[in-house]
Amino acid sequence: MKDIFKALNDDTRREILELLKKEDLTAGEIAENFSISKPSISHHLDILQRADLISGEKKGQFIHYSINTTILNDVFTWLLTLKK
Amino acid sequence: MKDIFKALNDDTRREILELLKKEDLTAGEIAENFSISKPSISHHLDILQRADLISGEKKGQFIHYSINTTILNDVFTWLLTLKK
DNA sequence: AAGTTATTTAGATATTTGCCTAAATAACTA
DNA sequence: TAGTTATTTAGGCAAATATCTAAATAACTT
Repeated sequence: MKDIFKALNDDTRREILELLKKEDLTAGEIAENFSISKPSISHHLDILQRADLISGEKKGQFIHYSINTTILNDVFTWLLTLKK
Repeated sequence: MKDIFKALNDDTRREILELLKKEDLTAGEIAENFSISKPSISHHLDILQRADLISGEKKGQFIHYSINTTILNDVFTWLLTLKK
């Protein structure tokens, strides 16, 4: 839960999730959408992956990333407990 | 949205929300539940309040805090868009 | 008015975070 | 095998964050 909230607490990472919602993308394609360096994007992808919000699969020299919405259920559940 | 995720990205603040879910509490009562200083708790309460996740009402020398779950709908909505 | 209690504000410090450039790794291509 | 492309890892720096103690504010009590 800690990792998920950490991952979600960043504009760039939330945007990455929105991009991956539409379609799977490679690390490079994701980076093209931002004005920050590729290593920085790589770092954000790592944080999202640690939180299990995305997963990457290596295909040749590319890594294809896709969103994993299942883990969001944990967030929903936690938030719902607050709503009593 | 930014402020909400920031507010939720901290163990202490999430615990404060869980405490306030059960009942309204004063700043001092909230602080009793943690081993960190009162000024630190006061700071966390400020962040939660800025995110509109809680609200405080002064009653004499006490400030009674209560949770505001309405704002959580924004989070739900955002998370749902990710689920397609 | 003086003292006590509840809470916040201010200022300092250590840790974490996000970004960068440079270097490393891995896979493709000629 | 040498060169190119895709991506990550490493190292460093500045800004943000969480914490603390001390001081300030506000309300109650005697």
